[in-house]
Amino acid sequence: MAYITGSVKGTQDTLPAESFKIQYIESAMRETAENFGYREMRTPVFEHTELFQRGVGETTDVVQKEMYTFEDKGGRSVTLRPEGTAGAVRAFLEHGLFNEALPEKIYYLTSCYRYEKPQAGRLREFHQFGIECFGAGTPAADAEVISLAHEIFNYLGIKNLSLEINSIGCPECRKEYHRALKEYFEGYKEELCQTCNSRLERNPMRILDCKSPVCSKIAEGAPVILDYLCEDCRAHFEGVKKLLDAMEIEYSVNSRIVRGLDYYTRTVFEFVSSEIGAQGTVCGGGRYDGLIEEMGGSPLPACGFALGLERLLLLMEKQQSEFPEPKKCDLYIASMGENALCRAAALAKELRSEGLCVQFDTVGRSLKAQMKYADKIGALYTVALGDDEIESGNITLKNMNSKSRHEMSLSDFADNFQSIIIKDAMSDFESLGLDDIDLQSILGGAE
RNA sequence: GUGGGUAUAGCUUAGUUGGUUAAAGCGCCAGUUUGUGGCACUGGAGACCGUCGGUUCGAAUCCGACUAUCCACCCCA
Repeated sequence: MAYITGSVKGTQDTLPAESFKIQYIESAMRETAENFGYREMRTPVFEHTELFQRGVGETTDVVQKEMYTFEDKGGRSVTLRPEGTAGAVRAFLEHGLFNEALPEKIYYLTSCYRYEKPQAGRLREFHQFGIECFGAGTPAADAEVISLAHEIFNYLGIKNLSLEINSIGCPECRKEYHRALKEYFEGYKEELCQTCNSRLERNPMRILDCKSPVCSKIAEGAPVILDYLCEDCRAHFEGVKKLLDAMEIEYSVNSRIVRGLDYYTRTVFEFVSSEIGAQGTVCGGGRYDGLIEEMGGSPLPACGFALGLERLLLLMEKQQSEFPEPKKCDLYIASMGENALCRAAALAKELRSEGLCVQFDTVGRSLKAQMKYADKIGALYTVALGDDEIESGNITLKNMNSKSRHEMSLSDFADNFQSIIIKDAMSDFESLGLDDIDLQSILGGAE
């Protein structure tokens, strides 16, 4: 490691050999979201710090200890976004999108930043795909949002993901519940772990989520939020479940699901995997009916989710999912000599304009080395170009997989490469023993 | 922020109770008679053994600190 520095802690490079996987995941998300009528929104990586303080919630861990906050040269306090919703809401309000036909359905695919200690499935720079549905307050919106996530996992062929849902009610019924919870846990104050004791004051609902065997045992007997929901919240939750049933989306109600961001109301849900370590929540979301008003807009219901790309990729690799092979080199032109190189460059230019991937030597290697390179990059076809070919006007096209070679004139080749490879793919030259096939007839037949 | 594991070429690792020029496989580059890849063979480049300090005649090896990384807690996607 004599290099001046490595990457920053908690960051990751996506190398060329791997990038096609994440591209595939992203395209699955874009395509699915667009089928649901969502459109992309892009917002800046950094925002005024107070946006997140207000939006995410002053008391949350994310805001209190995980934000990348700094002062810019103009003395503004800015923060790298720790999540996507706050910025989306800001842009929604700032550009008056509430005046457009509602619901406004947007998605984003962006990097997020949290100063945390890295571990499996957790990075300081990570990427989220998220959707927000602004202006829809019925259970149908919650169910649609959930089914969109469900559809993405389906598209990607992901197995063993469990959907867990809960309702944490509106601020009204939650108040009642908090009181009951506190009362219950006060009775076990001596036995609860240290962190849970501190949670007792700050956010008693978090105790339900504690992994310590003692606490979780105690939590088993705790009051359940669902018993405290007001009439409206209860009806809403029932509505969501009914719709999920109708769409045949499997779920389990888990009254311990509590989300760590302050803005959630009513429906909350997570898609959880047990295959990628402790950070098993691949996707989390819910309803946040109070957020838009909190940020200064008129009251407007909304819901959405965020999905962690790195966690999803981790899971897919664990499950040995198939990723479509990235496009390989269609043709490699091996050249010898200056004249041939010029000819190769011109030919490559011409064929590339037809949408083909064409490469030639740019490091001055021997013919043999060029062939070796063509093999390594997985070129489908190669053609050698030297003084002989230029003089005679004839070249030999080689299929790298079948090893079959076909002679033809350079001009026919340049004009018809696409049809030649289509023809070649359709009829198996090898098995037909047609190594000396008359290419002119193929060219004619391919027109 | 708190624990625990790990740190040797681009990658995966070996390195005997401390003992000279730190080893292998893969990968990379080049050759094996001059213009055709995969196989085989030959050769080559590439490591201040994470960093700094200590013990010692002598440290990749023992000790300490730091850093990085992995895993877990907290919390979240």
